[in-house]
Amino acid sequence: MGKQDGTGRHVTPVGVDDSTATILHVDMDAFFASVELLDHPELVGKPVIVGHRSARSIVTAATYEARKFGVNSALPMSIALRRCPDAIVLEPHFERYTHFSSMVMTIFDEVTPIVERLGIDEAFLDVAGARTVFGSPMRVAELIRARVRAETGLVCSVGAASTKFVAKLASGLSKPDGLLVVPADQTIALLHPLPIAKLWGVGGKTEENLRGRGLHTIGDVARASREMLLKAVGEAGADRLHDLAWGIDPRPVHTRAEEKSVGHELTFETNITDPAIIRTELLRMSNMVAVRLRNAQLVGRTVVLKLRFGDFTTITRSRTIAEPTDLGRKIYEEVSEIYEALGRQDAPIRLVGVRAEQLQDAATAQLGLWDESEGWRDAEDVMDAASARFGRGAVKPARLLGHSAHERPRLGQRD
DNA sequence: TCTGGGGTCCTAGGACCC
DNA sequence: TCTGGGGTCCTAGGACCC
Repeated sequence: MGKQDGTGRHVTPVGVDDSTATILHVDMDAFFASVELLDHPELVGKPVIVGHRSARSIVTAATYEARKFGVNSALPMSIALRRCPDAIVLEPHFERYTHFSSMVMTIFDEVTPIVERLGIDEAFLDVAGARTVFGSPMRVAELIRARVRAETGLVCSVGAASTKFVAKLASGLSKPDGLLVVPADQTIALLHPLPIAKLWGVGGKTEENLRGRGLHTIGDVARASREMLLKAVGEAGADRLHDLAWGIDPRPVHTRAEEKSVGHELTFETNITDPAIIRTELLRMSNMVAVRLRNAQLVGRTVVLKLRFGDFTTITRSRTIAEPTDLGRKIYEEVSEIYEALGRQDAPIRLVGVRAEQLQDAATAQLGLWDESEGWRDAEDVMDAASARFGRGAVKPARLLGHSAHERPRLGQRD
């Protein structure tokens, strides 16, 4: 386990047994800000903030020099500039970040086929099978760090452990530019003294809640009664927190998660009271959602309208439709009807959003092969649907249904 | 100090069915 | 003729994560 070095971060002592630490968590350091510095080398070593300079914007990323002033991601820009008036503010360039993200993800893919992306700048890697080719987990981690630095000019930190949660924790503790290996038998000793906020899923509200019940460290959570945790965070949360506090995290590294919803939202520069502007924005977003659905060959069955009013209260209203859709016109029809039915056209609106949920594979939904409640339809129904669409006799059952169960469209594989 | 935009997961209540 | 229990679906809101 880690000892602290001169800067307070944890480092891996030489000779640690890394044989059980086969899950790596790789996290780019100050990713967006670091990419910007590649394009502005003269700013290296200065407090740099990435984000828009507008009134309601927030900090997207900050260099470590800016973080010394208490400037972190998601901080309102107005506060950030008050805390660090000399900060240099750069506009974000998401295409650049996507480009560098692909480069580092490719490096990961070349080390192991079992890579789980988490957003744009993080990934879990299962490197148990990489041993014979690349060596022990620590060797693999060092290789990745060297390659990322050499091929992109960016710096990352790596945590290695026997579970995802501890690996992610370890990468965070080792930042910046660090590597921390946590052998399975040292997990509890690392975990229990740490504050509860380090537990995955404990944010500001839950932290307050647990502290109010006298729980301050992960060890406190580990020793807490189930009844107390149940009251504090509900059934699912109680089990999860208790397990995590004992280093138990059975989630495997899985390569690809299916998208469950797609949406867009926009915060206006100033609150809007003109319903015509709201409708225009709803139409634009409906189309954006529809384009993404079509590109992914998905259709949505539930349409959600989101509004945030001037006082920051936020509501969502949803409607499930009979025919799943990928059409902007249809999505707009639904959200605008919901909007009109609300009867709050006079209220100042800060944010509008449109989302499609209950996504299904477009091809199967179109033929009606799959039904959420019925499951896969039988052959007769399938033939009826196919005949209606392609003409009688045009489609043979064997071709329509695919070759075997595992080749069925992906919705059938959900569990 | 005043809160982005992309998401996921969980809870809880009511409708409805058996 | 007064009411059980399980299961699923739908909706709304909230917490959390990157």
